[in-house]
Amino acid sequence: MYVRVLSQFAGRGAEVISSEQLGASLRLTPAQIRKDLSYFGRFGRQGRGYDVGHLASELRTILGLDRVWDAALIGAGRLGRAVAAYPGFAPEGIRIAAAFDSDPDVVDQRFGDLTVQPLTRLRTTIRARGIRIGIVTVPADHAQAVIDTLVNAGIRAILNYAPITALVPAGVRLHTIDPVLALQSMTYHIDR
Amino acid sequence: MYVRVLSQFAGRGAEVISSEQLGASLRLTPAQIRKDLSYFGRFGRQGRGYDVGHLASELRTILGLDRVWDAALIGAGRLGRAVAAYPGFAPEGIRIAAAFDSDPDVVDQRFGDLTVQPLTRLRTTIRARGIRIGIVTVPADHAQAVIDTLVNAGIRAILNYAPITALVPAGVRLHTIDPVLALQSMTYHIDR
DNA sequence: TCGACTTTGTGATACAAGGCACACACCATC
DNA sequence: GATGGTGTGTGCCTTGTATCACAAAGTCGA
Repeated sequence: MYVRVLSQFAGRGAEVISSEQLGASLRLTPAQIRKDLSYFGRFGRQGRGYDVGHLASELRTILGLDRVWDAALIGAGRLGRAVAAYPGFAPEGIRIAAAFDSDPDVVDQRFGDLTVQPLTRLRTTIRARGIRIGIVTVPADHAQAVIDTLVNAGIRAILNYAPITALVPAGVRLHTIDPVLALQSMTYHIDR
Repeated sequence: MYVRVLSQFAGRGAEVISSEQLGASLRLTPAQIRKDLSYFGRFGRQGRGYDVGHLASELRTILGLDRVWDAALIGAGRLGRAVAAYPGFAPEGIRIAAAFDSDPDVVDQRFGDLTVQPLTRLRTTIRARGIRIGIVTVPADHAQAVIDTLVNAGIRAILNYAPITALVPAGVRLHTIDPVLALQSMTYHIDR
């Protein structure tokens, strides 16, 4: 979020930004901004603020956004194709480097500039290419099994689109995208 | 999440569930489970546990999951169509009741069983139909303006797919789905 | 009917994170 | 070169939340 806001300010020609301005853009207090940044270093100049370009570049390095990350996509159905077609990944350094599906009818089909591989090839491909990110777009009833397979193959971070409370061992990161859950937890706060 | 897990257990024929079992399924401590539930009432029986069916039904009522919620979708492009085609909303009581786009070429096109309306009709339609949920699938550079329009029209909860840190006034709920941000915050924890 | 066992609901405790406030550093201007 | 103004970095305090631990309530088999 910091990097994103800094890019916006840079685009508008700003050279310096204060914790107050950053806070306003991120809905955080200035104190929170300064504390967050101070965990990683001393980037500001007192009486002036933070250099927009320098801070953005430092944060990119710290967060590992200065390289390309390969990801494996599992589930080449409707959702998988929609996710793969999303044009927002590539510019941010995320490359879908392999696609898998369990359905023999889908295997070997073209998938963007990839070919869908059978799930049996998952482990070998991931190991060989050093892939550490998995994107899960299979139906809910297969998701936990696929996630277990990914963990077993050495995947370290999983983006899960299946509407389940998936379980992963410590050391593996998991983020579940669940629009229904998001809407349902918001509706509770709307008075009926 | 609770309702989802309870449905799973009910499907397997369980009639009673303990805070320990619930905790194992949700990766929460048993104490957390009991405290969460105790905020809304006393649903358990000591020495036995919680009645699966009864608890699920109580939670559904409390959370407002026992009715259908109408939502307006703004942005009828590629992403908007993918979201609208997602088959997971309807079974959970979320109905996309109107679709809008600013592009005159897209307006009046069929959109599932809806017709795309111009953005100028947003306020009137939302007011007339009492819609309080908005789903934003427009490009990042228009998202904040669309969100402002929604808020102004009386929308109370917004599901935003645009990769921005959107700002909404207090009292309006906002949830941003941002796969890139999710992946980037996970990659930080992967040692390079 | 009894008694060992199970599991809840909740007061007390521990912990993590956010915000406040100020010393200190730096800038700009005269 | 001094001086007023601005904004950072950080110690300390407050707040919110998770966990612990146990009395009370209820279960179930003999």
